[in-house]
Amino acid sequence: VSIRMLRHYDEIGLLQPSSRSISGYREYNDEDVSRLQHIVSLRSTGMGLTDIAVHLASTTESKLEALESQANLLRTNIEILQQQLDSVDKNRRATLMGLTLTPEEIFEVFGEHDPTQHADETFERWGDTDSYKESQRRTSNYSKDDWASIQNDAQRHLDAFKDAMQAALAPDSEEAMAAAELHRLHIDTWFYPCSYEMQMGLADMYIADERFAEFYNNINPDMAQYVHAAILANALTNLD
Amino acid sequence: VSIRMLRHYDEIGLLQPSSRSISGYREYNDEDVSRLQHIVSLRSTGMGLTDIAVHLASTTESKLEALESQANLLRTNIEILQQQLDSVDKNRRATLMGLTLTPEEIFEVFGEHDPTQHADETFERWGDTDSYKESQRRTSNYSKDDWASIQNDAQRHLDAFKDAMQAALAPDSEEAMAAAELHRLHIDTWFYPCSYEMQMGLADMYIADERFAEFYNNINPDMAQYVHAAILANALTNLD
DNA sequence: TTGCTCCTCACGTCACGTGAGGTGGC
DNA sequence: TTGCTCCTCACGTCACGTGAGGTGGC
Repeated sequence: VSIRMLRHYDEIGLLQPSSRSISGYREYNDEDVSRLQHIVSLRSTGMGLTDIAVHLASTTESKLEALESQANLLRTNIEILQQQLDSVDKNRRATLMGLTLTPEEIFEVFGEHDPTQHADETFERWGDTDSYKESQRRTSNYSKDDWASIQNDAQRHLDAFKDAMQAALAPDSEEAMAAAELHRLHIDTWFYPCSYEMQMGLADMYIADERFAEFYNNINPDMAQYVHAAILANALTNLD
Repeated sequence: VSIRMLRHYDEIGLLQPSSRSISGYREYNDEDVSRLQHIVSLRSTGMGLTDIAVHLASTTESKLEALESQANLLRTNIEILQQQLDSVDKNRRATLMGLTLTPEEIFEVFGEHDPTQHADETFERWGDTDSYKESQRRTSNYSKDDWASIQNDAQRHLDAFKDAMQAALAPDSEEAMAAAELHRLHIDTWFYPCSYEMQMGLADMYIADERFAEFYNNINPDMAQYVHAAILANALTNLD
């Protein structure tokens, strides 16, 4: 709020100070100041000065109503900025993951299950590892169709685990171990080289990290534990 | 983002489309668009176009860094708007309560214990009552000094209750009942006519509403119950 | 008395807005 | 062929910025 703005608003009659000192200085009282605040907040939305004048003249608001509409204006602006921030943040996390899809495409492919959600944390924990870098290198070239294939492929080992569980087969049954092998090949094919040792590390994380555990347990009760056991059984058999 | 803006940015060399169609149409690719987004978000902070050009030229940011600084910019703007909203909201609640103090003066007098905090709820619950209207009528004329006196006066009955409790006196002791009478006169003097019936209603609220209970219990353990009992004892004695 | 802050013109500037007249793909 | 959307000048406008020259309280 430069002094030139005040003079300009005075000139065009938008905000004329309620009084002048003997020496001609502009004197603004509380009412003037609150009108100015209203003007400034309307200006920040991009409204022109003439429109503001019309608005302030037409709407015979009480002080309380004026404050309420000001608050609503600010809330709307905050919401708009928040949406912009969400979009930029999603874009940022996608970039961090080496994804070349736009936020819209990500939504199109993954729906609500946004894979960029924990990208910051993933980068913090694994950013320095070769697996992470290799994964980023590969995924940066994947198209929308590739990601759809990946999701289809993932569904195969998830279904296999689920079928084995529902058939009441042990985690070290042939079927469960086959599902574990599908899981390993899925990672190995699409993201980074996945040895049996590496896969056992993942299995540990699936039960240690609540979010992974929840993901599996939402498919089938106790599935996280089952997947963990099946992966270990399969890995130990193959490491012999 | 009007078409004229794009032409203007092209003219001054801030954002020149990476290619033109045969017929001379401006064609913007993804990179151009993200540069435009960056420009728009910098513009919304009030930065001039030449400054933006300098910024974009000097800072040899990667795509990720650009997105990060954009996100930070948005976060800062949201915070500024949030502070403005807080200020307007406080002002609004103060107006609702009939307070003529500015947010700064409110802070000066009451410190962290902001009396406007639950003004919306209070208005919802009591806005139609005569007591509320009378209280609003009176408080709208109170100055900073008046409010300081009110706080001093409140301290008197709070101390009286606390002293009675710490002397292990019963809620129906002469001292506790005197404190209850001070409480009643405090309300009656500063806010609205407070009969014994009215005061018993308040006493009920002090134990029913957790925030009031907590307020008293933070002064002395179980003080809410004690104040409740003392007010009832005093009221029933005086109503005979 | 000496800065310092306000004042009033008044021209300059920045970021576009707005026609005026013309051209190319559906 | 008929709109429709782009194009290029180019002048207009809006919201101030920026001196130029002057005045009044500490």
